[in-house]
Parts: sequence; C-alpha cells; structure tokens
Amino acid sequence: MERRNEISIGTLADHTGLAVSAIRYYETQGLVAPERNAGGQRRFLRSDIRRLSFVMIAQKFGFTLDRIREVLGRLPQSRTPTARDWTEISQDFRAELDEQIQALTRLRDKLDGCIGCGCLSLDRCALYNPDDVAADKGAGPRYLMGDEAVRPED
Amino acid sequence: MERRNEISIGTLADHTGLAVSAIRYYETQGLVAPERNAGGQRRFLRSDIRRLSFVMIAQKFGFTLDRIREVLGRLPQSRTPTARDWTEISQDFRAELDEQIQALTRLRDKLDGCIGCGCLSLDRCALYNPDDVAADKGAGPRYLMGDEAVRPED
DNA sequence: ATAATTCCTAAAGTTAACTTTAGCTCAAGC
DNA sequence: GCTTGAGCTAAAGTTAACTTTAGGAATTAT
Repeated sequence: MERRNEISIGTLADHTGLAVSAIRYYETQGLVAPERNAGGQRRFLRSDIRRLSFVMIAQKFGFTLDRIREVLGRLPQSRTPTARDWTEISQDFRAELDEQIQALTRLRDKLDGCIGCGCLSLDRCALYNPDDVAADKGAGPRYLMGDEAVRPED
Repeated sequence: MERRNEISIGTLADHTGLAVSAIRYYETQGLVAPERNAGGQRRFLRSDIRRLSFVMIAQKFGFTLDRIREVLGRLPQSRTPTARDWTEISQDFRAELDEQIQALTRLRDKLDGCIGCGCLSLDRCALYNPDDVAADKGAGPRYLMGDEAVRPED
C-alpha cells in the first residue's frame, strides 16, 4: 500500500479514531467535503485527518458542530491548509475559550454570594441576571428564575 | 389568596420562571416529589421554589439533571431544608465547578502547545490523552484522536 | 474468479431535556 | 350552576450528534 494523497473513509476513521458513520455524518454537516471515485466511494485528502482532529478537539472544548463549521470556514478553500493556517484559526478559537472560562469563573464567584449564603433571594440575586455562559445547548427557551423573591423563611 | 404552604404547579411555575411542562418533567426525573390533593392535582411546598431554583442554577453551570438529582439527594428528606443545608450542598457543588474550570484551563494550555503550533502531531500531542473535561454529553463512545501521527507535510 | 471486506444510501433508533397535542377532569369566578 | 381557566395523562415531536439496520454495490485478497 503506497502513500497516496487520496484516502478511503475507513483509513480516515483509523487515523482519527472516529467511527465511519460519524465521518459520514460530518459530511452531511459540511465539516468535510470528500470527492467520489468512479465507483461512487468517498475519497478524502490526507489533510482531512488534521481537519477532523481539529473538529474533535473543538468538540472536547464544548463547541457545537455548527460553531466548528463556522470556524473551519475561515480556512482557505483554494489550497490545502498550511500549519500557519491552523495556527491562525486556533488562535481565534483560543480567544473564545478564554472568554468561556472567564464567564464560568464569574458565574462561580456569583454563586458564592448567592446560593453560597443560603439566601437564594431572587430580588437581589446576582444569578438572576441571565448573562454570560452561552451554554444554551438544550432545546427550547431557558430562563434563569422568575421575578418573584423567595422569602427567607421558605 | 392567603399564603398557604401548599402551592399549585402554576404558582410554582410563576415563581421559578419554569414552564409547567418542565416542572412535570422534573417530577418524572425525581427532582421534585409533590403530593396530590383530593382531585389528583399536584401540591408542592413553598420550599420547592428554592429547590427548583437550585436546579436551574446548577443547569446553568452545565450539570446534567442526573447529576443534580444526586446532589439534591444529600439534602435531608425528613424536614424542609434550611439555609444551612443549601449552603452545604452549594459548597460541594462549587468544588466540582472549580475542578471543571481547572480542567478546561489545563486543556486550553495544552492547545497552545499542540494545535497552537500547527503541528497537530498525535504522537507527542498533549491533547491525545483523553483526560479531564468530562464533557461527554453526546451519545455513544467518543475518542480523542487515534494513534497514528499526522506527518508535518499533511 | 470468487470470497471476504469495505463502502453506499436511506431510514429509523438513541439520549437529554423538554414542548406540543389531544382529550378530559378540576376548580374558581360570577 | 355553569363557563372558563388550570390541571391531568399519555403519546408524539424536537434538537444535537451520532449509531444501527437493511439491502445492495464496489474493492481487495487469495
């Protein structure tokens, strides 16, 4: 087996640790765009190994596939991405990560003054404010507490 | 309308900002356990307002309902939880949060040395190690990259 | 040349955390 | 005392991120 630049979905799966079905799914989500050979089978580029590795890492940080697709969109389409290209998008990525960590940290600090004191008083509750932490991963609307206070004796 | 200790699901919804359907769902998940009146309608305690507020805050931090149920299990069942009870479980909670933040921070630092440099070399990649960040929220097994290296020219 | 792999598509299933719908029953107001 | 607003249950629908299944077709190995 020589080292061609075109690899099959199975080979890509072996190299990334992803399931074949997951790679097909990623294609439907626009995260990779393989060509097809005469027989209709997918042919990926070796550089897709790195591309999917990036996807996996980004997921590990909690990014959604939609968001990852956006970030990958910043890579040049006309040529195979270079190490420098990857460095650049990784930096944007890192900036978002830093924000996320900070938001989580701010929220934790609020916890100390709010649940931490046992009051859970929603009037003056710092947690009432539905700010930060875009961790809106579930479906449907998500409030954080209403506008009525819990009295101390509750 | 006097201030009874038993409240309806609608009142609880108003006080917490949750949808009535969400509260019913939380009951199926064992997060609240209301009694029933003669007509079969749910009767909650006022202290359930705080209980569900806690659930909402915990969710904002990314905890799953399963995990939250476990944490709530540490509250005394024999009596209405006091402010002190809430403080105590909030502290355990905060400890877990601190860990989460640290895991995320460690992962971010590894990113600098790995994707950051554009290498994405899986042999020596710090991100290869499937440690930390139990952000395993999806279904099915989730690896982080296989055991084959991406050559620099890829 | 044939058997064993690998790949393909389309559709349905899975989990979490809910919402929506349908068809009824209770409770509250006038 | 009846209308209307709450509540109830059971079942089906929703989103994300995949997996599983079914039934073929293309490759690869022997």
